Amino acid sequence: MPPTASHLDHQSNDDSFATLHEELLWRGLIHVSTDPEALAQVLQGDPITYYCGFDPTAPSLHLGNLVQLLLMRRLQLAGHKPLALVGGSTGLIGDPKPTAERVLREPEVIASWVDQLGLQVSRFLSFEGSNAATLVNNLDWTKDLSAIDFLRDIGKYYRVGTMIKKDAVAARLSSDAGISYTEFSYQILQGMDFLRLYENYGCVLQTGGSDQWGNLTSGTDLIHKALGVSVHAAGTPLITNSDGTKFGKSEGNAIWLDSELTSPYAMYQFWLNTDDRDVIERLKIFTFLPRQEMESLEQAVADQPHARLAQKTLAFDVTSLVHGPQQAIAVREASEALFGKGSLEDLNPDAFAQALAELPTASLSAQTSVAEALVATGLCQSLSEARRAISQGGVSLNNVAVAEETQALGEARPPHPSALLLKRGKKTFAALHLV
RNA sequence: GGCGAGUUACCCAAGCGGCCAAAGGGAUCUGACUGUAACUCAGCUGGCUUAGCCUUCGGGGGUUCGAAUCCCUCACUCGCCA
Repeated sequence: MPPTASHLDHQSNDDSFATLHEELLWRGLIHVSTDPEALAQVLQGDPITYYCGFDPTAPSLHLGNLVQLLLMRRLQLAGHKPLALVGGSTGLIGDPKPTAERVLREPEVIASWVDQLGLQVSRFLSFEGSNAATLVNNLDWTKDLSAIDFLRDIGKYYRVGTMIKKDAVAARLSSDAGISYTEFSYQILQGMDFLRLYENYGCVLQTGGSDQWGNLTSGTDLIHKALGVSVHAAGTPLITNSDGTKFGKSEGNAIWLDSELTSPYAMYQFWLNTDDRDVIERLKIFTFLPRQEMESLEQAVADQPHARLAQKTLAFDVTSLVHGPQQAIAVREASEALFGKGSLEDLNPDAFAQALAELPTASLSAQTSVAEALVATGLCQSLSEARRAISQGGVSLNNVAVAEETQALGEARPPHPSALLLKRGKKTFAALHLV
């Protein structure tokens, strides 16, 4: 992971907006809020403390979480104080997914994920200055709580009628999957988090995805009932792709912030392939570019769509944000080398080697068949799939189409002493080293 | 607690004793076109030592020459009644 402090320094909100709230609306970061006018006023006033939670459902955060992190960062840049919560307890329960009950993970696994998410979250917020971020874990105020105390002190504020009307619960109740009492209770736990953070830190705002709206309002409602105080909640919009596919997935896999799970190269490619129709919206949410620059990029998309200036800017900026500028430069150059028009022989050997270094790699003998190499590099799941890909004409070695699935790697002449470029389709690559 | 319905490949969904590795649709993937696009068209999509063989239709057991299909049982889901 690259150092954080330096790239946080370059971030700022756009002072061409009269208020932060206005900028957030323009960027499309606020889809719903408890009381828009009151929220705008609070954000404009003295620094407040706000929070956003991240549940450990995986060993890494993904792009959906990045939206939340960036909203948090923008609020922090405006002087407000962030509480980044990792869900050590809520992660043990699991919030209701619309389709199916979650599989419970071992507590030790959750605990290790909590640690990892905490590290990731920390990279996007500043932990210095008067409004330094604080990392909190909801397990701290739930692990010693007894079921009886929970039911008496918190449960009494919750009406079942209200609880079953929440979208997440209602969807599950009307589905084949049904819902367990465990997941049904999730909203109470999250509501309690907000209450504790209000009591202990004076936290008056919770942000999150609008799919979490029911859970966000669970907290504001609880605080209102228990203490008679009005606090705020704001939900970011669900990000959708114009072509109808799910945002944040590539070939069905989530784009993770951890470079072990999603390589910087894969992340750069993901953003580079953003649809023209979506790219400006993405820039607004995922970059700190000012409005003026955004407008000129919008013009560039309209005038010269094939140049994809907006996509390139987006890909570089977000990769840089997540993996650091050096990585971003490296993967940008690799991308340009691999997708360049010229033949591989014309490529600068250093540039070629650099590019290959960004790709999935396998070291194989010269006798290995191309089909086996496809499997070894992960380009294909099975030999059958590899053979299919070859017979469909979708595989090439050093940009020469492979006709025979049994062809050995040694038959290709490498432009570089010991490395080969294996392609599946037009844009899925791997590097092969002959041993 | 009682009764009824259901559990099929990535998703939805047919099939109800052999012609089923399993219709159809969606989605992914590949090819043509292109901007590493979109749209459109075409093809592929369980695995393997690939003219063949192996494993799959919630789990286990059984009937049968033969089961996704019939029987028993367990698990889970939904609905109605209490």
